[in-house]
Amino acid sequence: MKTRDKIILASLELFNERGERNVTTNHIAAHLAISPGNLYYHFRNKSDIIYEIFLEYEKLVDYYLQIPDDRDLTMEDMKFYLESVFDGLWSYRFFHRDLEFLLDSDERLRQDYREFTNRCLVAINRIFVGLAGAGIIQSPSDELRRAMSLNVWLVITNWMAFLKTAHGTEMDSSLSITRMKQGIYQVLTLEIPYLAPDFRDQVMALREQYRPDLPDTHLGELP
Amino acid sequence: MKTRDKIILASLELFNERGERNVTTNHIAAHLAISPGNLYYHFRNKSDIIYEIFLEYEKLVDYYLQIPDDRDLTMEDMKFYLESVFDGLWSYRFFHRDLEFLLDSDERLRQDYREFTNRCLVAINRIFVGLAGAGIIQSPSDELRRAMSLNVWLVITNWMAFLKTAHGTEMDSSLSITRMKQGIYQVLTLEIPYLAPDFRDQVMALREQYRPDLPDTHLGELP
DNA sequence: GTATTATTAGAGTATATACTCTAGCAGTCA
DNA sequence: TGACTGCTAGAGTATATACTCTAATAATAC
Repeated sequence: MKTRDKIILASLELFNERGERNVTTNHIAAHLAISPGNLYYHFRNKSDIIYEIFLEYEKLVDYYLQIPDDRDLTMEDMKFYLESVFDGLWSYRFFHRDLEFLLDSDERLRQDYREFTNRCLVAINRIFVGLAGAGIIQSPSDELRRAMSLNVWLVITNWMAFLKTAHGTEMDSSLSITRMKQGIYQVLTLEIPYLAPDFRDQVMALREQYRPDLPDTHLGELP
Repeated sequence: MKTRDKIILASLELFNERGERNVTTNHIAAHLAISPGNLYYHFRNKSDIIYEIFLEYEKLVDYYLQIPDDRDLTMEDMKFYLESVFDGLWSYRFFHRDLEFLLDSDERLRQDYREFTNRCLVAINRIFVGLAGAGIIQSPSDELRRAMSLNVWLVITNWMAFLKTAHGTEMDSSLSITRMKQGIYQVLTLEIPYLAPDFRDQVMALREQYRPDLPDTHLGELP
């Protein structure tokens, strides 16, 4: 593998593991057993590495979020989109953690990320349109669909942070791809009231697959 | 005002303005025209300052989120809770920005924040119970109510980050308390399907007050 | 083989950052 | 007045971090 690619890969690994803020270029070089000079031969600076990683992330999500407009969507489609999105978020989980700082430090990334967000929102909207077309959900008004899509986006992009902050120090157990996918449970919760009667049971069954297994440590003492 | 309080206040200001990561203890001291030594006389380290700020934040939110259990809730209550929560988020907006790092750096804060989150989730749950009791929303199952409350929390705590990242470089215009409160629009969107017919119009009218004024730059090209 | 280019090592640097240390000052209390 | 305590200044430090520079080595072209 080319050194350049190794740098990107190692950086992603370290960033995900320890957070971008805690990973220096020297760490990355040391981890790969190469010299700092070598690293800086391939990348002008740390931001450039991050930007390259973002491009990969973007490509991945854009690839998975191609919504067909020549046909309606199926339950399988919906499941695929949800799984893919959470897979992507998992693989590049460092990214949303320090998002604001990253965007502040790199104007190019800021622009690209903004457009990326918009494309994602459009895709979510299209998914709702496709699901409505298939009779899986009732067709909401344009305005409601937009607000709903935005809520889906907010839930998805905040799920990771919630897991990391709301659960105990037992980081190991709480941070797994399985835990991550329980975000799907939350997203499907948003859809419940809009489900068409014919599909309600199916969607609820799908949702059930992602129900958190834990004895819900939080919310112990409810009224 | 005591120096100690001045330090807390100035820190909060600077943190909100530039982000915790971009504000050093030396900056804070310089901003107050005091010496670093003076600052460190009052606080052992930077984390201690942040922790003190958190305690204030916590106190504020806990104060506003006291949910009466001897009566049902009114529309005014709901509006009050929403406004208060977003006010709090605005006043301490630096906090959620670097949350994960802050919790990683301070075990005490990690613990406290986890309990804080749980209290907030319990409060949101109680609000839903109160609203259902008043006949404003239909009473959902325990399980659904919990999942809904969590979604409300996710939307609320991610709204700021969304504003900051999804909008253009025109930070000034996009980041205002007004903008912030448009998050209420998103939260009320979550409630729509559960509204009791008698209150539907009222809640929708309230929601309308927070509708984003802008020509929705994002989501321009929808199907 | 030789010239040229791409890659790498590794020492080094400028700056920043969190924090320390000593000494002086100011208010208070006897 | 004098001692004591709390507060403050400001120089200073150890460490980290992003990044540079030069020289050497490997790969490739001719």
